[in-house]
Amino acid sequence: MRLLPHPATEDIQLTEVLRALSDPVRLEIVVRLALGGEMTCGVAGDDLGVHKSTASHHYRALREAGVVLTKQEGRLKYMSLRRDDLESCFPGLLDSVLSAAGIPSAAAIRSADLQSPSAAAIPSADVPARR
Amino acid sequence: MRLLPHPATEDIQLTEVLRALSDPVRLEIVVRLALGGEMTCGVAGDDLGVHKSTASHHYRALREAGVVLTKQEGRLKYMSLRRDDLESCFPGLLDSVLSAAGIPSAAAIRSADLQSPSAAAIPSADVPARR
DNA sequence: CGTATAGTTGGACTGTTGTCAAACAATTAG
DNA sequence: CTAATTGTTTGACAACAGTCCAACTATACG
Repeated sequence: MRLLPHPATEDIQLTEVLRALSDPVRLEIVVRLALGGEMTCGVAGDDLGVHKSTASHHYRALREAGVVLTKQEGRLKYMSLRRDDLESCFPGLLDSVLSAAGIPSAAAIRSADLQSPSAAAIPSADVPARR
Repeated sequence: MRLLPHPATEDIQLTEVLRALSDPVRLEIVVRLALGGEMTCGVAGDDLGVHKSTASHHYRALREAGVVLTKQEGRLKYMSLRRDDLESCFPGLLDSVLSAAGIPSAAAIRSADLQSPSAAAIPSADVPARR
């Protein structure tokens, strides 16, 4: 399992995070990650209406802004929101964005996320079997 | 006193607000408005390190995104944050951005703002005499 | 009226962004 | 080894963004 290069928590810049979240495609990816927890790029980018290479650029933008964490496992790459890092840098920001993006209760989802696999909202978004 | 064209509250788009806030110059303007309340473009754009026409473009970007409200009075234009509109569209978002931008307590400032002129933080940022 | 003030507009320039397509790389499965 | 799968990289391209400068508009002041 390899971790891709990411900015350190203290290097995450507010304007870059806002910039990353200001694209509809990227925001949708972030919403999916918020709802479904860790998932592969393939799942996160399914049916986004853009070419897979475009989606790949968006993954990188999100990673370089410090919004998501990406780790490679075999031939799959798993993305997850850097919730705690973002919360420590910009308290409340991610939750308010997610809630503004239509997620019922960001806090509730987060706690549910930690308790059980949950995934009820998205078809194949459960934490994959890891083979 | 004339009001410039603005998007209606219900037409404010999350991604456009995030986009507007993702530029350092615009974010600085927003921070000034948050600290100083309503102020002229001249005051809001003082010492930003960009040409006045550049600042003017940023004013427009903020206005068109629904972040600020601009009204003309004589030859001056007064800008103010659309706090209530943003709060009703995206609860908590502006406050978390402002607090992430280094404003001590966004909520405290807002309430102080409503009680007294309170310009303590910025030199000439008090609500102007309106002549 | 003429001049100063406050801000906008348009052009030009440079750099960035979002997109697709095609080729590529890395891993896994047969 | 060969095929398929997963995602990245590169190139091309059009659109957009941020900036400055110069000219302009509109209001107010003398």
